[in-house]
Order: sequence, then C-alpha cells, then structure tokens
Amino acid sequence: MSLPFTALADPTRRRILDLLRRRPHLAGEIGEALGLSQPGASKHLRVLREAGLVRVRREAQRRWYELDPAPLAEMDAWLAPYRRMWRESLDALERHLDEGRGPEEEP
Amino acid sequence: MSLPFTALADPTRRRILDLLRRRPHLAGEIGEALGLSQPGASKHLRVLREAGLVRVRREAQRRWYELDPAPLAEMDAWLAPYRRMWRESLDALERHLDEGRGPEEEP
DNA sequence: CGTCAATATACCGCGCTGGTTATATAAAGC
DNA sequence: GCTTTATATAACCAGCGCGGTATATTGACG
Repeated sequence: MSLPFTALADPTRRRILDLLRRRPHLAGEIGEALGLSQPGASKHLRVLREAGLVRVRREAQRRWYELDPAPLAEMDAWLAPYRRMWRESLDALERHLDEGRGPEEEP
Repeated sequence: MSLPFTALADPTRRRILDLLRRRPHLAGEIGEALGLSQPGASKHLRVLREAGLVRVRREAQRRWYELDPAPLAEMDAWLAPYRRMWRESLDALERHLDEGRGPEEEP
C-alpha cells in the first residue's frame, strides 16, 4: 500500500503520470518530453511499474506505457477520512464570506 | 506543492496523521504510540510542520500537535483528474458483475 | 538558583534514491 | 549476419532520509 505514495513523492514521476493521463506514450517520448536521459526515464518507469501505476505493452522494440489508475484509488481511500475535515474548513470560510467580509487579517 | 507528497511518502508520518485525525496529541504521546525514540518523533513532526500538515500549540514545555488538512486538499486536487479514470474501471467491473459473472480469470 | 520534565537540535552511520555513463538485450532492416 | 533502433540493466557516485545517541533549550517547581 505504501508503494504508490513513495512513487508519487518524486515530482518527475508525477509529471510522467500527467503525460500518461492524456494518452499512452513510448518510453522514448517520455524521456524526451521531460528532458531526461534515456536510462533516467527507464528507471522512473520501472518504479511506476513496480508500484502498479503503469502497464507496458510491447511492440517490437518499442514499449508503450499506459496509466493504471487503480493504486491511485488506494491513495484516495487513505485521503477519504481527511476530506471531511478540509471540507469543513472550506465551509467555514464560505460562511465567513457570506457574512460580507473577506478572510483578510484584521488591521 | 511537492512538500505534502514527500511528507506522506513515509509510512510513519502517515500513521502520525492518522493519530492526529482523531484528536490533538502531545509530541510524547505520538512517539510512545508509534514506538519511536523521542528525537525520532520530533523529527517527523518537524517535517509535517514544514509541509503545513500540522500546527503546534505551546503549553508550558508541552507541545500539542494538531492536524491541518489544507495541504491534503492540494493532493486531492492533483488526484482529481485521475479519479474519473478509476471510476470508469470500477464501472466496467460492475457491469461485468451485473452480467452474472465474477471478475475471476477464465479457466 | 538547581533540578526535573518535555521537546528540540546536532551529529553520525547507513541504506536508498536519483542521476550519470557504459553495456546488454531484443527486434528490424538491409 | 551485421547494423541500427529502442529500451533495459549494471555499475558507480553524490546526496538525502531515517534511525539512533548525545546535548541543548525551555519552562515549571521546589
């Protein structure tokens, strides 16, 4: 359960997922899009693969990487009980705004 | 924006947040509850503080730590565009089940 | 003021990570 | 079969992260 959290700790890997969210990509495309060395991209993709966040489809020498969002659902499940809490904060802010005053500091 | 992701990459820090979700805790309570050395707990709490995930209230020598869920909302915002995707997978699974067959492998 | 209690910081060792360069693998094309 | 193309792995290195022990800080209390 911990794997997706550690995989997403790296901003480069989050950018990779943001790419794959639009459409599947070749490993090479990903590296080029993010300005990575070829082995650098390959290593990040391995981490994402082992976290179950991407799947690979072979086509000759090429590797099509595509997103598998299932582990993100686990993260979402972890977040769920907290969601209530920040909703409450936002609601309080809205009530404050409804009173006709902004949330600025008192002078 | 990256700070909450790296803060949550560590399972011990996620457990700390799970504690704080119920009620505020003293630093010492947290360390004891998780079987950490006192400085170990203190360091994790610092990381969470710098990520904006916890606030501290001083009371004599004691420090009450309480959750601030706001940065989790940022993570949730990052997750949002993916949510649609795993929902689709779940829907497909449900349709499959509705057809009267489980999702097991074909023999 | 000295001591105790609660927490934070300094420092250290080590394993993991992210990045690189060099090399291996695998398929395609000639 | 050799070369090119696409990707993966190996080997190496710098640096960070997390764990611990030792020490500093801060406030309460006598």
